Parts: sequence; structure tokens; C-alpha cells
Amino acid sequence: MKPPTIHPQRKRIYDAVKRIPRGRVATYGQIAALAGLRGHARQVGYALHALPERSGVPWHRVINAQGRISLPALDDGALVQRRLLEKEGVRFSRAGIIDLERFGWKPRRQT
DNA sequence: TGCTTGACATAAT
DNA sequence: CATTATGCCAAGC
Repeated sequence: MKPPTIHPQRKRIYDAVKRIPRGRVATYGQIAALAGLRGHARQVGYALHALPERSGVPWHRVINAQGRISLPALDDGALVQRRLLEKEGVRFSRAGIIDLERFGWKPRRQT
């Protein structure tokens, strides 16, 4: 049998994303670290991109380390993401930046 | 089968 | 604060 092929470690990434509490956001780096992929932030973004919309994964709670939405501002996805976050109570600055000090999720071992 | 790209991060300049 | 360089790994072509 075929060992691991580790289907996607992506599953781990998704799992980590699912842990993000409502009204909070996490950076790709944090997710990567939680998924046990410290430093592989890129893979997180890639995984999310390949994520189906009905996956149940709160992809919108994942932003880059700058506290900003990674998707191009002109992209519809970015707008949807922002709307979803605002709906959860996440506030954006005029420049569209989230205050990670306030809304950044501080990963805790199973709170 | 090998090179390029990418929802990133971090440090250096 | 903007740009550049490097690491890291999977998917696309």
C-alpha cells in the first residue's frame, strides 16, 4: 500500500483555519505554524486558494502578516472576505488594514 | 521530467 | 514605508 502521500497536509491547514474563533483573524504564518508547517506560509495560501467555497473552512479569517487581505483589492474575493469579517465584528482601518493587536487571534492550546 | 508561479513571511537595504 | 532577496513546497504547464 501506499504510505502516506499525505494527502494534503492541506487538511492540517484547513483544520488549523477552522480553529480560528469568530471575530478573530490569523495570519498565514500562524496557520502554518499551527499546522506544524512553520515557515510554509505560502502553502497555506495555496491551500486556501484550492479550497472549495462550501468546505466550511473560514478562509476569510486568514490574512497576511501585514494585517491586510492578500487578495487584490479589485478582486471580488477580497470584497467578500472583508464583508464577512466586518460582519463578525472585525474592524478595518481606512487603508483596509486590520489591527492584529486587537483582532489577531492568539493561538492557545485548546482554549 | 524540469522550470515557473504563487491567498506568504522575514530580514536587509 | 517601499523594494529586494531568500526560504519553502505544491500545483501547473
